Amino acid sequence: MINITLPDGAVRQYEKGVSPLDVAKSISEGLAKKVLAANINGQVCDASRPINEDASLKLLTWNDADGQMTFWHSSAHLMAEAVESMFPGVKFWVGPALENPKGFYYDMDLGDRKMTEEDLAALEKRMNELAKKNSSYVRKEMSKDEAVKYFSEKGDEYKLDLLSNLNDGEITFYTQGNFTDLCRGPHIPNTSFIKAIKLTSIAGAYWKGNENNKMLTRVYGVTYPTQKELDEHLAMLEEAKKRDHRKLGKELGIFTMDDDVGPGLPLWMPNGTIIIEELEKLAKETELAAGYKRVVTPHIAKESMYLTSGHLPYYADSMFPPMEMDGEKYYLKAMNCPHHHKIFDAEPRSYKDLPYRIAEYGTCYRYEQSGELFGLMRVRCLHMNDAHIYCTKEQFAQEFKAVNDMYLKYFKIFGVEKYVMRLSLHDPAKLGEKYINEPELWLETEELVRSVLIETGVPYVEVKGEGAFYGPKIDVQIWSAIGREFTLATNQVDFAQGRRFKLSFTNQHNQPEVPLIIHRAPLGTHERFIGFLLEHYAGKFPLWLAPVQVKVLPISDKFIDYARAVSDKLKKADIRSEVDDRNEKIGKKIRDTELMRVPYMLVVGEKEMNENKVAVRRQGKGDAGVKTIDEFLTEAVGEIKERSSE
RNA sequence: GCCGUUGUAGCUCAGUGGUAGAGCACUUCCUUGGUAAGGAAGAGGUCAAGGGUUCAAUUCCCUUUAACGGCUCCA
Repeated sequence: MINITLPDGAVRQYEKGVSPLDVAKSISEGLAKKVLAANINGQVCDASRPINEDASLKLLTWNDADGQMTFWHSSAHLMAEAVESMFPGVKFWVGPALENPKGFYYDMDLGDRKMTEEDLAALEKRMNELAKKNSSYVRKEMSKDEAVKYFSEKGDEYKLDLLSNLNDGEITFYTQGNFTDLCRGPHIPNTSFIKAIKLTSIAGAYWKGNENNKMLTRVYGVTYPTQKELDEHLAMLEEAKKRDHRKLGKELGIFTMDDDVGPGLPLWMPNGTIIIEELEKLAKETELAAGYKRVVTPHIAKESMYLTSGHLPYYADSMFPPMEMDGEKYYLKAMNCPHHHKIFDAEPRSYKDLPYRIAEYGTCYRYEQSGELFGLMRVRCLHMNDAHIYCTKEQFAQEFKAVNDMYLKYFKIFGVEKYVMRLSLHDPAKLGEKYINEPELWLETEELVRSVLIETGVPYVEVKGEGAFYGPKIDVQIWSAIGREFTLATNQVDFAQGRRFKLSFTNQHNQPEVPLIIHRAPLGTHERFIGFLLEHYAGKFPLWLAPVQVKVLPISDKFIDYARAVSDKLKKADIRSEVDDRNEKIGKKIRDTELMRVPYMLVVGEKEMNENKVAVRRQGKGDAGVKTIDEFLTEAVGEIKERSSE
């Protein structure tokens, strides 16, 4: 007999070789019907896997993330079976489950054949038929020789490639119905669990994610144990589309794109410009308080500067091509750093001048590949909340920490709760290629940054091969309300450019010394940050950011003059106010103003005019009662000043 | 850049081998209405651009371009 410990701490005794499914049955038949997989001693396995010694066991159902992942991975195999029946001879690469977006995909090589969107419907139908066959997922171990022989005969170079990284004892096959695949598992007991299927899209994907490799066909899908859950999932995706910053940006008059201007070059409309200006105001206040000085630099510079900085060899492809003038090549700047370094270098510096912090909302141009452009999130003209801090090694930790604190302050203002700081390190294998060839300096600065992160106690992860070419960086990963993850901001250490630009300050011993440089951009770029805010707030900007803060809605023409008087009074207090003087009924005016996400509506008619009052309505919350103009004004001014998020 | 899809009025979208339609928005008129759509009339389109097939192309074919879903890349 062996002891099985369940998550609640209960210990039950079973015969050796008992499976998690047996354990479930011994608890209740109902539970057994829901078990998708099991977690044995921390390892996710098939529910049919025999347990031969004392173990802790958690039965995994649809309510467990691991249960869902197993379900989706098994769905990928089901899809592969359907694909193989419709495209005989297809070769498969890998088919993992996905957490975000939910579901799974399978990469495959269809040879000369092509799969189209129409095939997806047929595939879904086939999958449904196959699922109903109630085929078990059967695990089989195989020796490496045997497996290599099997796939050599099949001529499957993809599976042979996978096998080359595996050893005897690690090789298992899974079969369900007519489909067999090399797979680590685990899988759900059988296909009948899969009741609702949606193949969402078809796309190309480079083999092993390398653009020099062949492009495989990738099919994405998602499955659920019930149709209801699938429908809910699809409805949620529809909801997410409504929050898409591209849709909201158009509806709210934030930005526009134009074919004649060019791809990736957003035009900021008046409403978007107000948000830009409010953000800059916030940045300027914050940076002034933190001891930064502001500078302004040109949008172009000569080639020689980018040779000095070392950017050209690394960046040339993502810079707009140079323009020639008087025998000189000029580039549009893709980053502000070199210009700022020149400002540092313009005057002799003493250690007494450090840290020297200069900031600018710098306009940069990057020739992003056409396929990478994405709304405001990836553009070719961007306005960066940039600053550079020149400091001594001794000052570094404190400066770096101060920058981190600034991030946290901003997150609080904007209500960003989900974020991770990603410590991006160099990849020793790519020194001299993607990274400046200074192995010791890399390790030294990486350790400096790591220790600051540990000291501040912010959540962070380390990732190799994501550093800037001149030093390690912290990328701030955030998630928009619709689950889109992206790098919002970056905070980088630079040990290379100081020397390249021959920057120096005179230290206490009257010796020249090269400063360390911190690059930072807590608010990222206007483009990406406003794109994020649109989705984050679903267009319902807090009062201080709202393009139109107050709309005064006269009940009829007779009250337009009063409405204008109210609006003028608000404007004098720097409140962005407008009057809806259209010949429309109040219901229509309210509806339109609600849809434009104007935070406050002031309804004025006979009663209000006679009493010098306004009937306040808060966007999304309805009637907020009648107030005197001054009462409302005081409250609104306070809310704006606080940058309150409500 | 690569794979795939799409491009019709300001917006959302129908439609057709014989030079186009709806709803909303817009303009004018009627209406002066109290918390999410009052009524009528009108105006608005080189059907993304270029080329080809055809008596005839917005429709079929090719190229280009842009957007979208991914891959790669990135703030």
